[in-house]
Amino acid sequence: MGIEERRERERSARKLNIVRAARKLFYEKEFKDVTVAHIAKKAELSKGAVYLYFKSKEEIYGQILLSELDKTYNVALSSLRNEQSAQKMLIAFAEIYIDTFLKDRESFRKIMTFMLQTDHLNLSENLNQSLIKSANKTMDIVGTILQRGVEEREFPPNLDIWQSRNIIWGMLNGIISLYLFSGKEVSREKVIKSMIRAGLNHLVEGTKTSTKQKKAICA
Amino acid sequence: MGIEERRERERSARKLNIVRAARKLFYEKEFKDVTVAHIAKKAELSKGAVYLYFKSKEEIYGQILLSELDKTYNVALSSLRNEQSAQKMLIAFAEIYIDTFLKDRESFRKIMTFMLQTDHLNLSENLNQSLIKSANKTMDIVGTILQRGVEEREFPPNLDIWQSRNIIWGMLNGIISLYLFSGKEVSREKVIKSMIRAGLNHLVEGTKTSTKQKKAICA
DNA sequence: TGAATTATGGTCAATCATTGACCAAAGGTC
DNA sequence: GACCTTTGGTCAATGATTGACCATAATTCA
Repeated sequence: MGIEERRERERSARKLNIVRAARKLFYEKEFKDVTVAHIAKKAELSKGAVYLYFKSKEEIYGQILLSELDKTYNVALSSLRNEQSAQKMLIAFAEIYIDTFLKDRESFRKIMTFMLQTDHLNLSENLNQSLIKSANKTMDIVGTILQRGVEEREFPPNLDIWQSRNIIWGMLNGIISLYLFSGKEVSREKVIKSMIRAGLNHLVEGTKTSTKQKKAICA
Repeated sequence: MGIEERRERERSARKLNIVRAARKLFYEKEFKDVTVAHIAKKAELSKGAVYLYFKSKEEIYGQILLSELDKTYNVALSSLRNEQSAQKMLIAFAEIYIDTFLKDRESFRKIMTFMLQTDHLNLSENLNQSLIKSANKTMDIVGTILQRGVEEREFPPNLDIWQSRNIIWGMLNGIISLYLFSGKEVSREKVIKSMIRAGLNHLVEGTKTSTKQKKAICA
């Protein structure tokens, strides 16, 4: 049924158009300073039409965050494609992840702000769950790399993958938070990447030394 | 008013979509074998929607012819841009005109068929007039070139421009009709162009010789 | 500090746009 | 010539959208 398909395409296009318009405004101003009337105007629709596609202002915002998170995940996935050591993969992942936010600092700000106040946004349970799930997907890439390291006997078999993943994740986002919005722009990339590279190397060496020390004690 | 502008753009886009769908079908089949239901289906609209934008099936067809004629005119206009002799301009015009239809033979067929039965199509007076006018515009390029030839003293000052224009126009279309749909495709372009070039040269020389003979008789 | 005013998220009756069943007429078949 | 099929064109019903309106929150002012 071409007519029904065309209508569906039009609905999708209209929804995407609203999201694009809203995204621009949310990136220019704070959430509370953006009005639904303004979003509607930019999308060349009425307010009623915006509410046809979205339950609330928060739903629009959440949808934007969701697509940011999904995009970040899809980009970071490429770090799994090269056959190389787990340590090198971790560094490759981190660099791709950092690049994503160097290109779009506002995206990082929004995502991190959301993480800090998931209970404040008044999103539907469904959307909230999707956001958490999407964020976790990217985090899980780190876990996948660590698991490979253990399987290739590069990391100790008793490595606590869940804990290590979270430590790496925290360090990554913590360092990016420290330097993404401050310091000299010309050296920002270098500072962040070298610091994270050093931190990852230290962490990896630490897991190996821990195993050697345990073996030494047993001898 | 963004909303009204968006609605206008959507109406234009929908109309263009109908014309595109119809054009494909009219180029595959005869006018009478194409149904409005089929056009609607190809455009992914209902029949009622098609009649929202067009008064009748003939109106759609006429609109398509109009855009073909306008396109032909715009392409042919470029022959007026080069500063050269009127004779060379005529040949340049002819070659551009021929190329248009070598690329799209069906366009030529449709336009010529229309010329042969303007009274059969049952178009609105308005659309009919637009079609005639558009066809005449292209023809008038020939007249413009001839006028320049007279002004540059390349052609005799007493040249009947209207008559000469029609002679050239008739010869052009007559020769194209003869060879566009028959003969070997590989030599088609060469045959048509060389024949028209020869015909134009003969006609031009004929206008010059006519003036010389008149002068000789007066002496 | 409370009243008045303004701004805005969200709603819904009115309006606009589209659909496809229906009809009349033309063409085809037996 | 009666009957059937096809199709151009129509329009009541339905889907999509609009923007005035309302309730509530935030802001301003005396």
